[in-house]
Amino acid sequence: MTQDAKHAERADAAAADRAAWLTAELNRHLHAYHVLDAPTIPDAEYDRLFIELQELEAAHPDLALPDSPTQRVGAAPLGQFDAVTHVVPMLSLNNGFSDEDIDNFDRRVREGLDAGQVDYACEVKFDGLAINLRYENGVFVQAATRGDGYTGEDVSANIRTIKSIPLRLHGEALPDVLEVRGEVLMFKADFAAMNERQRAAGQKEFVNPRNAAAGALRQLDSRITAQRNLRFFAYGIGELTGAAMPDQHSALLDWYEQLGLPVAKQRAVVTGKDGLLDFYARIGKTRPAMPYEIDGVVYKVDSVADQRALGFVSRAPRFALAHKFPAEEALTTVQAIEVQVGRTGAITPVARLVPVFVGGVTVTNATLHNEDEVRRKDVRVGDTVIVRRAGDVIPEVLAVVLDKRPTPAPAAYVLPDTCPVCGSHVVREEGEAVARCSGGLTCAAQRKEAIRHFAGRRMMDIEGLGDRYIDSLVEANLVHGVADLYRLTLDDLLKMKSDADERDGATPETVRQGKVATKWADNLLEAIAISRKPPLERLLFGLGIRHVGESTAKTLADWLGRFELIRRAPAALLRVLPDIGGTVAESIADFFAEEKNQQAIDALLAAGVAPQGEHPPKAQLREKLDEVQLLAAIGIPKLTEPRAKQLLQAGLTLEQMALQKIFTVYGLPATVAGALEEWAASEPNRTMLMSLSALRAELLAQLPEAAADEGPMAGRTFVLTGTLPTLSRDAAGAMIEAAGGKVSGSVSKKTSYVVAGAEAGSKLAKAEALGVTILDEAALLALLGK
DNA sequence: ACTCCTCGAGTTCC
DNA sequence: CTCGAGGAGT
Repeated sequence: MTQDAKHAERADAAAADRAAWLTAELNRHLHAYHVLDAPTIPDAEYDRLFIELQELEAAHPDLALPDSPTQRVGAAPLGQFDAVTHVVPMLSLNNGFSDEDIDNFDRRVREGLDAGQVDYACEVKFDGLAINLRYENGVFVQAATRGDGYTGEDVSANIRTIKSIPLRLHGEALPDVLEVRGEVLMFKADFAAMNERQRAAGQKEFVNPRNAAAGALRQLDSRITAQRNLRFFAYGIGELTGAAMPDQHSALLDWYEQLGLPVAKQRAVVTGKDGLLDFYARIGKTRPAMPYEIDGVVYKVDSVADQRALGFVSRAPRFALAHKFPAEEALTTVQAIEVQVGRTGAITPVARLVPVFVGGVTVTNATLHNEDEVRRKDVRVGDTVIVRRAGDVIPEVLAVVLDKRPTPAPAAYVLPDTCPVCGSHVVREEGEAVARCSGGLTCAAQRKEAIRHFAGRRMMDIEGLGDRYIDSLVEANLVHGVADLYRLTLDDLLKMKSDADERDGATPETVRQGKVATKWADNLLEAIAISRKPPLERLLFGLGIRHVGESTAKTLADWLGRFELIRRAPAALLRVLPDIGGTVAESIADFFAEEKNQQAIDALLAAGVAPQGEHPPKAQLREKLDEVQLLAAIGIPKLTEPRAKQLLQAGLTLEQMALQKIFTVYGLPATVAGALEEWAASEPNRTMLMSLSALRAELLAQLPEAAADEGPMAGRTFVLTGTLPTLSRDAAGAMIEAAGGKVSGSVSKKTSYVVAGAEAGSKLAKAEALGVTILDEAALLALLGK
């Protein structure tokens, strides 16, 4: 090595040392300033060191450390945010409002743990945005929004600009992976200052700190985020590997502080219900003086082992509760009460209000839900009402201020008895809360809603087909039903758009820009063309069958596999599928039996709409096709399952039943036989029975042969009981079936395993009595090799 | 028969 | 987000 090279190497080594020292030093000051609130050096000195580091890194780009504070100034804009799947889902909390709610929470916790008194970790509930920070070996690698709890967006570049978030955790022996959960928010003072700047620059002001923080976090250009002064507080944990989980939640927060993470100071460990209420009262008093907005406090069972024991109900933990402050209320006046017509014809009264600022937004409309609700609250046009944002989102009319009712008093509100859109009668079924327009698809409002539903993101996902265009297409008589969408031409769309623009008083520019309109129409046609190949369940959901949402549509698609079969299935067959009972089954069968719907579906298929992912019926359908079950599922009066069994064992088949008129010979009591004869006297009933029998045979022929013999769990039977900590019943069942195992409802000698969660009942006791192996969720996952 | 839970439907504002 | 209704478990 030459002298020069040696010299250069020494210089590089010195530069590297200096960069490392500067990084550590600057991070120390950042932490002292932003987390501990105790500045250690003057700002000017900080800036000097910062610039030195910046210059050093500019000269030697390879020296930049992953936790260098120069990473925080923001990076060039992103095209979009990447999706991030949360390893541990980010769940929401149950809410409590009254002392009674808190009492119930504490009682349930004590009952669940079989304990006399429970210690709780209490903290404030920030009004911000939940974020997951991922650290690998102590280095910040990724930040993601909550999203729907299972999948969020990667906002790492924006989060990096938050100075109170350490890019490297403090201390030794750091976990391999640590996911810190917490809240990103904006201080009230920073919000006010920012709006001041926005105003001065003639730009849009934000309505509240939460929206401002959300806006800053969603910036594709993180250099803008860097100017917004966001803050972060840690309060929870996601994935953790390579380190032990602390025994208490309070200890976790202490650990976070040692790691250099910001944790809110207002926290305490209290005992029992009285401790919770004390904490709530104390925080309520200091709330106005806090630098940030909070909307309540959060209680968590302090012991982590107890938290695990309590587990989860659906999407919320049983061991935690958010105790919300009362929602802000405001007074305003009812200008009018109008009604809306929904997709199912539901007539919903809506109060048009004099705009009022409440709970951080301006409210102009509030739903009155239904006739009974209006009557109960006695809301009348001209009334002064108290409004609030229920659950912080949906405006609600709390009550009428009767003292302020004008004189003479306006008339009590009466729901119209004809549909305001189509004039059909409004009917209200016995025992139902909603009134409905009887016009069905002849009602323009329902047609529009049906099309809007069909085109929606979770159904056929036709991008660019918004409300405005649906209105225009229906009003221009171009589209009467969903099938018409597939017959639209470029000319149709262009004509419709120019009419619509004219009607809406569009500016001359838009009218002149024929090219823009053509592009829009091309895109829409393209989107419609793409939607010709929807997954089967999406098509089913999109049809808008009453009681068939995302989940039921999936059940139908999974079990029966082919659209043709689903269309023809009688209610009795649908009824044997999981989560489908009499009402839902009838609703589906009635929909497909309706002449108009038949035509609409045929038109869709003729237009080239072809459901994707069709497959043979699910193998497990074989058991469901048991004749006894099917016969009982028809719901013939007095024909219970044992009686059905009796009939079939006596040698009667479904086909014979359709022809048979005398049932006394099968040894049934006279009343049952009589009811049967009466039922079988009806021609439609017999026809239904014939088609049920035929379809059953067809399905059996299509079933895959003995698929259950495959997979590691083949031949083993599982029973699920209680609530598992993270998996839903269905998810666990699906995993077992995917591995070739069978899930059954009741425990017997033949049961291989019982999977028990929290609050397991008699099944667990029976399993213990029979000596069946009992698994918890972790053991199940281990067994399945997950 | 009763209770708990999930799903569907409707709604507001940015 | 909330409500009601349907479904399933006890």
